[in-house]
Amino acid sequence: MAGRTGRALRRGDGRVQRKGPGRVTLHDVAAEAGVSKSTASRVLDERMPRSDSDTALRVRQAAAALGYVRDASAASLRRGRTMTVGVIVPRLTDTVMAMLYEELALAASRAGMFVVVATTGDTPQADRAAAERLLNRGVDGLILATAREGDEFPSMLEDEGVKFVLALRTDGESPSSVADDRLGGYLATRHLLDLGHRRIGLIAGPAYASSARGRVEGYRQAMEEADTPVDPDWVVESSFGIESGTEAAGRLIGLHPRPTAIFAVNDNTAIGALSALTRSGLSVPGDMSLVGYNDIPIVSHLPTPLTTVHIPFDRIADAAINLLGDDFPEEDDLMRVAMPTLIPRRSTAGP
Amino acid sequence: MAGRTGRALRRGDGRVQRKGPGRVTLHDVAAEAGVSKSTASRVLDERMPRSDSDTALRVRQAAAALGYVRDASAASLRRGRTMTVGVIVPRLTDTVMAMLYEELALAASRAGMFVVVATTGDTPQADRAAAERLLNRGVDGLILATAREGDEFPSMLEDEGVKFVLALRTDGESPSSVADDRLGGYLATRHLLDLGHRRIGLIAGPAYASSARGRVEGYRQAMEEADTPVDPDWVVESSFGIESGTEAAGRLIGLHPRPTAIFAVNDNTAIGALSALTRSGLSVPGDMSLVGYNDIPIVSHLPTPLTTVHIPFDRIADAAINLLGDDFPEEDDLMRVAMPTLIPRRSTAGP
DNA sequence: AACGATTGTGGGAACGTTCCCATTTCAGTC
DNA sequence: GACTGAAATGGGAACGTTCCCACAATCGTT
Repeated sequence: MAGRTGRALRRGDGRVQRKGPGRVTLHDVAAEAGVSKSTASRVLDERMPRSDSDTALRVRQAAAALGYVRDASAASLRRGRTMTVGVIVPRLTDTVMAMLYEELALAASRAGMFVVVATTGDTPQADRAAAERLLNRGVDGLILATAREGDEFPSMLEDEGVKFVLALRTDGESPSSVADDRLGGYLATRHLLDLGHRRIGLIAGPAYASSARGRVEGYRQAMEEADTPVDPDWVVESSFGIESGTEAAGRLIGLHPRPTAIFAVNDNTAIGALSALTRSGLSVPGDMSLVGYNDIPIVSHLPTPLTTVHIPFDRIADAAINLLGDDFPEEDDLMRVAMPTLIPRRSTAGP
Repeated sequence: MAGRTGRALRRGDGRVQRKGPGRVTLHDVAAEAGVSKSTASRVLDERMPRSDSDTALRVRQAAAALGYVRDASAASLRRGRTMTVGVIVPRLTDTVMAMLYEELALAASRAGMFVVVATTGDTPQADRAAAERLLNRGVDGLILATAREGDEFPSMLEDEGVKFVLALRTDGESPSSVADDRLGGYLATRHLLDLGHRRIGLIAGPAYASSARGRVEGYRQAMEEADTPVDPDWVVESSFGIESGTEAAGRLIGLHPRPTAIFAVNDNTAIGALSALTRSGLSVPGDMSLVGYNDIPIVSHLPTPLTTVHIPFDRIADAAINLLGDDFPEEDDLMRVAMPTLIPRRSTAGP
């Protein structure tokens, strides 16, 4: 049997064609190992417990010798699943989303899966089109970081029988992997309160995102605990973008009396706020303390490193992938919540 | 024939199964339209010129009515190509790479393709593993933004018969889509010279990247044209990271006489430099002018908006996709070069 | 009217895998 | 050594497409 050293067309340098007629197929491996393709297929099936029988060894060795790699399309066609997960995020140029995506890629890889991403530009209905593209491409499930309050898209997916998990933002019903935004908001606000601040402005983010709403709740809770009534003017709605932070901070700066600290819904708006403050001639933390959220890499390298709330994106990613893989989740266990941590830096001090 | 309205198991609400036994297949469409599956396949083949014949119309209508979507795995298996392109970037949390990727996704979509991304963390040999993963996944070609001077990986790919294009960075030999870094470096430096600066520091980036080297050349060319000898101390090597910019700027600040302006190889290092400057109590542009490179969104929103060089990532992405799709490129036309533009903002002024 | 050239059609064999099912092999027991 | 049940094996039919080929229909030309 050893005489028939693979009919695969090996190139002069010993390398093997990846595509086309010379491709090494399971059939070649089986022939080389002297077994049927059924057996070869079974041995090479990564989902089975790994056997160390004589045949298994021979097959694996033959596969390695010939440089066999399974044809993903053929396997997917037969299996009915692609082992691929689609990820939908507003935009990758938002570092938070890039971080989430990189961790999702890692987590998926650990679970023997693969992720592909599509962006929506945060346009309200664009997630439909993105999901469509991904689904047509054959993904087994979806991870959405684009959930909006009151949006019926998740239930539409549910109806269509599409497996999906919400990440970072939740609708309170669908399977979700999020961070404890309420706690994060609480920690940030509590930190400012502990430093002695009482007039604390809030750049609140958009109401459509549960993440933003949670942080606002945490803020209110901390303020209430400290018996500090919240002046409605202190809470300014915004988007997640830098400019929006600048604008919101401008609003807060104009108040009389002016707040002595600002908690921004994310690092982007905090950076925007920083611009507004600097342009108004206010120093951080001298004239105004500032807390961000997410701990994106840049904020620790700013002239004044930013106090912020760190989010364990790796945990969130792991949980999201697991939730997606879980075929029969417990009805009461489809919400995974990761814990945020406050990272004090130079942008906060006493008033 | 019209009586046989699809054996596809339609759900009560009129929706159609995406997977499993109830799936609408080409066979169903053919039956519904009263033609053979060969004909249906031809009509629905997006690569053919679109016909408006009677049958074509009937087939398309049947497909729409049944909610048919082609099974990507089956098509890929038979066609031998997946219409998918793999993109390899150092990291997506680098906004430059995120921008490139988003534009690549757009350009690919325009060409009827799909992109998937893998990251290397800029680890020297990690691109091998990333390429392997992508290739095993069945991508038709690769776009690499990780090229390193003197690396033999491109020629290895060439040997293996893998189609690929380098983006942003080139090795001078392989098909590449880049921006004119020399020109960009020239424009930035010339801008500073025109403002009256003579002692111009350079945060040079890593020598392994052609992009960085090109910008350095542009710098030297501009300086030479202005009859301004370059003090070797003015040129500080760095990485592309923020911290590295801080460190390099620290070096430049310590010089006697101190440069009056700094040109940083990218916006990240410019932001790092900004930190160093601010911490040293130097104002921008009062005490020191600063120019970045790439025009990532954040730099226009900094307290002092950064003068930078804008790169048309959309053009670069288009060219990369086209280059990859071009099966028989002219030997002398495998290098596409996009033009950068200087964007003057507040971070530069006379010395 | 006859001819070749062009266009459109359907049958059926691939593509490379997985998985059902029938068969063989093997270890263990009486 | 015959008998059982479990475990391992191979044959072959899928999976849903595309594409080759043979044939039919249509066209324009002489």
